[in-house]
Amino acid sequence: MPDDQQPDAPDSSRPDTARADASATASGRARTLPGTGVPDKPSLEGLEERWTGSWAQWGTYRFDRSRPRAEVFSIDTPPPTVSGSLHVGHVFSYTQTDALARFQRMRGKTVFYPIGWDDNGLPTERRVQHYFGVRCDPSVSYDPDFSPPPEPPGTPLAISRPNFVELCRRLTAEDEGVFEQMFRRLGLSVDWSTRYTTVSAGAQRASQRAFLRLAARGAAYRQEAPTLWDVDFASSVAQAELEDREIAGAYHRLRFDRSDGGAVEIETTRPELLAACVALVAHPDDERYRPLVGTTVRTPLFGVEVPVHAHALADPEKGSGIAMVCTFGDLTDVTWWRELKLATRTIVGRHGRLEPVRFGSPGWESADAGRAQAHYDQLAGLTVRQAQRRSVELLGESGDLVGQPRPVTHPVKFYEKGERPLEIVSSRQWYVATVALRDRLLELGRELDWHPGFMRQRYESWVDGLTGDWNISRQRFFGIPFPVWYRLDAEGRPDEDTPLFAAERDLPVDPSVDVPAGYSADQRDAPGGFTGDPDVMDTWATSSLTPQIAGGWEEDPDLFARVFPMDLRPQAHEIIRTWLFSSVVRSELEHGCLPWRAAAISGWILDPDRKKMSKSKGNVVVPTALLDTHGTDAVRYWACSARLGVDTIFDEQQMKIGRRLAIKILQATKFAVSRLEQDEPTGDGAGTAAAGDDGAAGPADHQSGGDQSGGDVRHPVDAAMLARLATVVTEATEALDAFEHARALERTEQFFWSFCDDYLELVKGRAYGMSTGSTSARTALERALDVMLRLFAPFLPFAAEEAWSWWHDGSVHSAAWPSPGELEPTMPAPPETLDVLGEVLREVRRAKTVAKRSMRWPVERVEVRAPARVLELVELGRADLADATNAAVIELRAHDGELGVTVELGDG
RNA sequence: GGGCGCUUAGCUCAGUUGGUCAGAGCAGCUCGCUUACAACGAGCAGGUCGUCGGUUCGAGUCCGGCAGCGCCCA
Repeated sequence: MPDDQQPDAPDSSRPDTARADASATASGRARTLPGTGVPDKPSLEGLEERWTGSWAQWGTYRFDRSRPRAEVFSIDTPPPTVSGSLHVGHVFSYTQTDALARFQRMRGKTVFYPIGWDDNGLPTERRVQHYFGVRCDPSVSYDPDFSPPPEPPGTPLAISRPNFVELCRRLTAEDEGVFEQMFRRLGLSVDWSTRYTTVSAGAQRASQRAFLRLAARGAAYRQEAPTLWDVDFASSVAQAELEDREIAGAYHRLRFDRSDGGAVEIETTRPELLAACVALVAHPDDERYRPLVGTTVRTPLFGVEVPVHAHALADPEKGSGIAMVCTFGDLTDVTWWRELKLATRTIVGRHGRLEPVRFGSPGWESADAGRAQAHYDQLAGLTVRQAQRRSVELLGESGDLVGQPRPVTHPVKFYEKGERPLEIVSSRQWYVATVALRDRLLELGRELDWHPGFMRQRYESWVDGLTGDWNISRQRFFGIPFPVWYRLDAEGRPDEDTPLFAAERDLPVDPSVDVPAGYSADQRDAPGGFTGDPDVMDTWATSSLTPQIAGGWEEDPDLFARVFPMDLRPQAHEIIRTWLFSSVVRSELEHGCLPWRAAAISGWILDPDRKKMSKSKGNVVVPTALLDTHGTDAVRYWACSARLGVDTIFDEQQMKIGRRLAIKILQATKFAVSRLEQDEPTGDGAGTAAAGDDGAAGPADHQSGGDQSGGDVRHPVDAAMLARLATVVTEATEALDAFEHARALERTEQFFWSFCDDYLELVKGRAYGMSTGSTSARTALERALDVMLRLFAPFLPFAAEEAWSWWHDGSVHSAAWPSPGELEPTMPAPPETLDVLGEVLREVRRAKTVAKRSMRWPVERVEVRAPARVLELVELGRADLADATNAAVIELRAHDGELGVTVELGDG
């Protein structure tokens, strides 16, 4: 976002925590081997600082907006909720995405990889309240000189909405700094010059513009309706924000009088809502109650006449089989109320207390209004809980409570961030039409390329289960306001039905500050004047537009055309019903298409008890300590080892393995590159044994891919190794194309270890020497490492970059992704050669280990028995084998059967 | 209640279209300072692939039932 743009400078302010090596040069580089760029003692310490700085300086990850759409890979990065806890789950999923981004970049795409911060919404408000000890009171007027108390006071300080929003912005700015530092340290290759926040002016314009367009088409509308309501937050919440929790309650059996003089008993867990009862319902097939349907009964305590209806949703098995419908006890009540066109008698207010009502007035008719009022007056003003207790007492006294309450545990709807069961109140909210889109949304869900594929089920079951349109209004303070005002009539009553909308060119607007066209500021809240819409948008109403916000929708059409629809939406699975779903809705409504081609759904990090890590559970692992202990590459290795969509148990052991791998990469490269130097033209005649060996295998720039295929590889063992590596390149490429980063890493790693354990040991002797075979070995080593570093680069960017820098200019992350073509052998060499040689090598090692000898211990004689076809392969590496095992004689004996090896150790 | 996923060595996990697929790493045990690597390396041992049944010449691999765990939805 232009308005958030910041200079992208290398972070030089951070103290260098790298080892204080007395020999370190001014640039922070350690002492190197003579005549080479290879450090004497390669180390992971300090790599993060060094390379993070260089990448920023070089602009390695900058998006090139001059490239056409076909050469762009665009990512709809999840903006983390900055006021939430920063934990190892972030590291996990963001690293997986980064690996894909780096792969695409190396494949030649320019990667649009923006970063955003979600500072909208309740989490921020809540954190500000706790952090500063304040609460927002819209009736307080703005204090320009306000500063928060140094210590949070015991009772929260009421402050104005603008002051509150200022504090929100101040705190989120701090939080964003913490996230940015961590993400940079993690080596995320995001383009730090394209960052946005969900409360920025750009995001506000996008949200308000999108809203205005929906409203103009009627796809967004305002309606008075029963609304899920959190009494503590005093705000409505959406279906997507619900969760069921099992809580303890009790069935209360209540007696209703029938008009024929008899009685009917119902069971309810919410006797406090009796005054809000508007009907009874039984299942149409339920013989017990069929005679009652169509008649009326009279409520206990209040003597209100209510009808008895039949409805399929009534469960004959539940309680007495006939239910009391209240406005509103739960979502089923809403359904009954709507479908059976029942009366409305709401009693629960927005703060969760029973509101006063007047029995005998219209809508509250009673057979005995005085008695009803006397009862109700004992409930009015009480909380729902208190009212329940009192109601039970009253029902007991009147004799309408049958038996004792029967304890049950039942699922109750909660706001996912809330602490008390939701109430349903009638209120006026803005809605986005989603239900009418259901079929199209399902179609889009099938169009999207899901990784893993089964995650689509979550989307489908959510879309299938939509019960109503999407409520996007929230009665909160820190969020994006609706660009809407209402006219006030002569009595000061708002005209809710014909809102005044802002013009797109004026966005963003804040209706509590800005004035609608044709009005002046002094008409605010005055009769005949106007009033601003007091609500803000649901956080998802903004987050659902991240592709549009980051892509410069309507503000930078050139950019937008190059990045939208995006290539990838990475995200976690629990927000499929919110973020993914709402993004699809918005894109469909605005653009008529999916917002991205593919979705990569990451799993969760579980603690050792297989519980999801979350702040509330107190089992969160903070990533900074992990990065300190193991290093970034090690932590990234752990993250990249897990497949998409798979919940993974947090395991620090994996990081140790990753660290070992990173060190090994440095060590192996050090060996290869320092051998390489022997081929440098030094004028000592070293190259005489290798005619035409003029050092062409020296520093080479692979920006345009390998162009030196097989130049000096003339030894079959070397050629076989490169042939095997070519298949690894193919596999890794296919895996990454299919978003299978873990497989790509695993294949590469597996090859690398066998390369180190077997190949390196086999050719070590040759690599040290000065012969044609030596040049071949050194060339093959160089070429293999050159390819492997590029294969590792997406996963272990720091170690790969460090090792790469020893004999390349430029970043490995700008280098071309390897292709099997650049490893095309110049001579035929069966790839199985290495497997066979490795097998023999292991047999000799085993013999030495069993004899408790060192690996250098001399061997008198090795006898290899195998079919002739296999022996041919052994023959290819016979000299290397002798060298690596320190064997005097290697005999090959043809033999039909398994490979057999006999080892006779020397005397030492 | 409907759906999805998982169940492979003590632990964490690989095992693409059924045919050396019974694997890796860690932990354990035994060795070894070898000029890339001792914050390392080499080697050993470890599982009737949850369970029952089916398809097949052949099943961790496909199908069905069951059990346990986790999640999504109602």
